[in-house]
Amino acid sequence: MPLRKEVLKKHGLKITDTRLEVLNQFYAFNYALSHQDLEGALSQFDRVTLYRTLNAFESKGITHKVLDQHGVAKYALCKEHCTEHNHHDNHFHFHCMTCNKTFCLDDSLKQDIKLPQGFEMHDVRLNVRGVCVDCKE
Amino acid sequence: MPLRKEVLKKHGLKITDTRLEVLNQFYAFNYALSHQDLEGALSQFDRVTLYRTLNAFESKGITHKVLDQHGVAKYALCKEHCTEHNHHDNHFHFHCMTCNKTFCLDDSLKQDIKLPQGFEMHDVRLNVRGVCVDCKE
DNA sequence: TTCATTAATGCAATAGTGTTGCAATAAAAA
DNA sequence: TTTTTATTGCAACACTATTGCATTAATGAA
Repeated sequence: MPLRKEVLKKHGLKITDTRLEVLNQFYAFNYALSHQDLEGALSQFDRVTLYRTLNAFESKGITHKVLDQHGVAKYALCKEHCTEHNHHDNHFHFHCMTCNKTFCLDDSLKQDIKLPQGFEMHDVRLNVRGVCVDCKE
Repeated sequence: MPLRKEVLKKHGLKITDTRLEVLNQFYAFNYALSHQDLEGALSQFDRVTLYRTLNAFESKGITHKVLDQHGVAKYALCKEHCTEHNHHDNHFHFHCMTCNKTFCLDDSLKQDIKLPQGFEMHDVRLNVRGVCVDCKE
């Protein structure tokens, strides 16, 4: 559980109330948070500020973004040593079809992908849809 | 190149100008089409009608939907025998980071996915991002 | 072919997610 | 403490997508 201020400093962000509180949210949940999640929990901050905080965290390598099954952006803490110019979040994501939560999985891809002639791969995203343990009653 | 009217009949849809023209678009391109693509090509139809046509095609199993790298819905013809109650489009998709086109790949997943205890898998979606052959100049 | 039924269409309005511009404010450096 | 620079809040806007409803068109039966 790292000091919130240190996290911000390490990634070159100024220390502000918004950022500290948003960071707290990320440490408090084991699933990826959407803007809507944050807006609900932190109604004292403007919605635009929250969007900008999420963008700042992502571009500085504090969080990574994953689109859920409806195309909505969610963010989760990077586990590894991601920085502004080097994101490496190659793990899978799980989207619960019932509660709509998105979880990071530890698994990553071992299979080779065959592309058509001349196509160039940049990265691969694997998303599993299903029902999470809490929703499986 | 199946008869457009037969395709609609087979999937239990009434034959209308909109549907025939939209179907033509899908047969004319080798990449997935968005609502915006159709609106540009078929400006004689109302935008809501095009949305409803896309939804009808998807729910009847004529096309499948894939969200692109920005979360925007794109649709492509189902190659196999998809029906209203049985979609089986387990192939990968390729999203070009330059032209933003989405292509269906023939490849499908061979690897086992490890889920946390109690999680239940429904389906897996693998999306490759990169640069397509036309954009790689 | 015509009529009756049922579904599709067009238009207006609305919802949800996300961004931009700008003035006011706060954080960090000098 | 002052100066510099970045962040915040507000308003407005952009884009994707859906809903309600009256009108119109497609299909099946007479």
